[in-house]
Amino acid sequence: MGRVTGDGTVGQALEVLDQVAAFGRPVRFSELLAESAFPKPTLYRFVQTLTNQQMLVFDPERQTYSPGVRLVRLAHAAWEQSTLAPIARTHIDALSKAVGETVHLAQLDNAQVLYIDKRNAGQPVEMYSQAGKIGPAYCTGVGKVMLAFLDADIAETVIEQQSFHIFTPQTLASADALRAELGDIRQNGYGFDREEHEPGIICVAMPILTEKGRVLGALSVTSTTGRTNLAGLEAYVPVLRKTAASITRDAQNWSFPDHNAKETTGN
Amino acid sequence: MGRVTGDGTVGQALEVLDQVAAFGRPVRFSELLAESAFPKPTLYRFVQTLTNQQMLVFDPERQTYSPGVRLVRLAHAAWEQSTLAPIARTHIDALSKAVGETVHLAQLDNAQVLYIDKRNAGQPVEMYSQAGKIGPAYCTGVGKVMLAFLDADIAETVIEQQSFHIFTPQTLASADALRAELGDIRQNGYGFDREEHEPGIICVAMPILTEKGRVLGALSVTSTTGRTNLAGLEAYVPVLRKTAASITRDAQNWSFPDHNAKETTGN
DNA sequence: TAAACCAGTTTCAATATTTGAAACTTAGTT
DNA sequence: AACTAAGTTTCAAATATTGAAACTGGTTTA
Repeated sequence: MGRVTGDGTVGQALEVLDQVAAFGRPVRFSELLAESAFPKPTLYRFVQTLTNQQMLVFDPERQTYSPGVRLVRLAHAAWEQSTLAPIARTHIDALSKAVGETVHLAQLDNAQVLYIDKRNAGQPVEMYSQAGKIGPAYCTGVGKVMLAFLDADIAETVIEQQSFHIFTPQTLASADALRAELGDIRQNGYGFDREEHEPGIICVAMPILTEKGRVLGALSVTSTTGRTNLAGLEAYVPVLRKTAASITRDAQNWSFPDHNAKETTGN
Repeated sequence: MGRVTGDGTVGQALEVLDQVAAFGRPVRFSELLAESAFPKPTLYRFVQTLTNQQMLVFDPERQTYSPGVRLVRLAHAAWEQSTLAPIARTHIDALSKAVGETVHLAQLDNAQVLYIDKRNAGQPVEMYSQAGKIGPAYCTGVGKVMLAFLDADIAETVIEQQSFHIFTPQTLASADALRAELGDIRQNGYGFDREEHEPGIICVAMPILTEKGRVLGALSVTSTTGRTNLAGLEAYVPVLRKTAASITRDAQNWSFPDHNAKETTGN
């Protein structure tokens, strides 16, 4: 019974929910079935149950399922209570105003970067457009900076889970290349994205650590090669450092759950 | 049939998840137990399972549970696929720029208003990130405007679920007062919030309907009595109407799931 | 110091739920 | 009319869930 899922019926139902979400578009039952490990009636019942529970919505016209609105409601609570966002809010407002560029706040979720909040340069804030979005850890500024300050053994586990898909000519293509880069980042205390994920897009990133050095999240200032260059971004390092320190201070007596604990469960 | 929950083990686990989210703060096991209908070991296992699944996070220091990050990830998919937000995005950007005031986009979720998106115009952000936040239907501009254009029988069901809690001297305090107001809104095609929810806060709201007249959501422009008055807000009605019409047009061949269908399930 | 107390955790037989092969129902082809 | 594919239902067998009771470990009370 080598299954990784565990957690009985509930775990399996949530696996189905993830699968639907992963499609990124409304999906037919048969499409799910084709990819699913579950037999037809089992999958069918899970999908029914999740739909009843509003975790999925069914479009009767197109006969498709999508993630349901109940999730949006629940996520708001998660965002407010279990992420850095509420603490960091005022600080990244100030940072965004100071630098006049797009600012990101991210945390590590499993082996991926989860964008928690964002400020768009100039214009009014376009919330949730990025919040909740996930990205690769090995080729984004925030991702690498968080990896660099993780405990060595945990970092190694995460590194092994990276896909090393090559997005641009600059993308780090191997675990070794990444390990070398992480060493540099540890030395400097901050890192860059040198068009590794998208051509023309560059950023400086700064980790947010507790006083004991545990990784809480990361900040970044993003721009384009058209507007500036790495040296230009490096000029933001002092403000970034100050902002990260402020968030650390505010997070201090907030006692965060450890998203990257050594043991998954005591049990 | 009698049970509202239904849906076996999965439904029960999700009930627990909702309960944790409803607390709005990290919560102890014993606090949950006190409010829960489940016996101790049963609740205990649900909480364990949900934590393993990252639907909850456990803070070992404070021994508390909060909604987990996995929800934020899932919600992003829900927001992108099952709400008006992606379609409305560019239109509310434009609206926000045109009116220079805070703009809200909302949908109806059960008997509540679910804020889907928001633009904070001009000034320092007061109340941040409304996306995912819920509010009462009977005393908000967007809520009343959506109720007004619901099918009569569905509207009645929703009205019966309102709490009619009195927030301000202007709050509509009864179903009858609300029904009268909804009549007016149907006549005008739009509605106001006359400091019914918060003193000093007023808004104009416009429903977003399909061509057949089904309610998709609502838009509003919010301001304060210090800055303007109802007559001032009414001046935005033409832009609002135009924006709503644009969203309707774009939503046309998008074929939305009906969040307020007559039948809950065929079964 | 012992005794009572409380929050959280584990046990285990009784019980209810879930499981999935197979059969069935539509609806759309050929 | 026969064939096909997608979705739905059935039902006995297999399994997971249930919860009273008992246990742990820590804190307060007598």
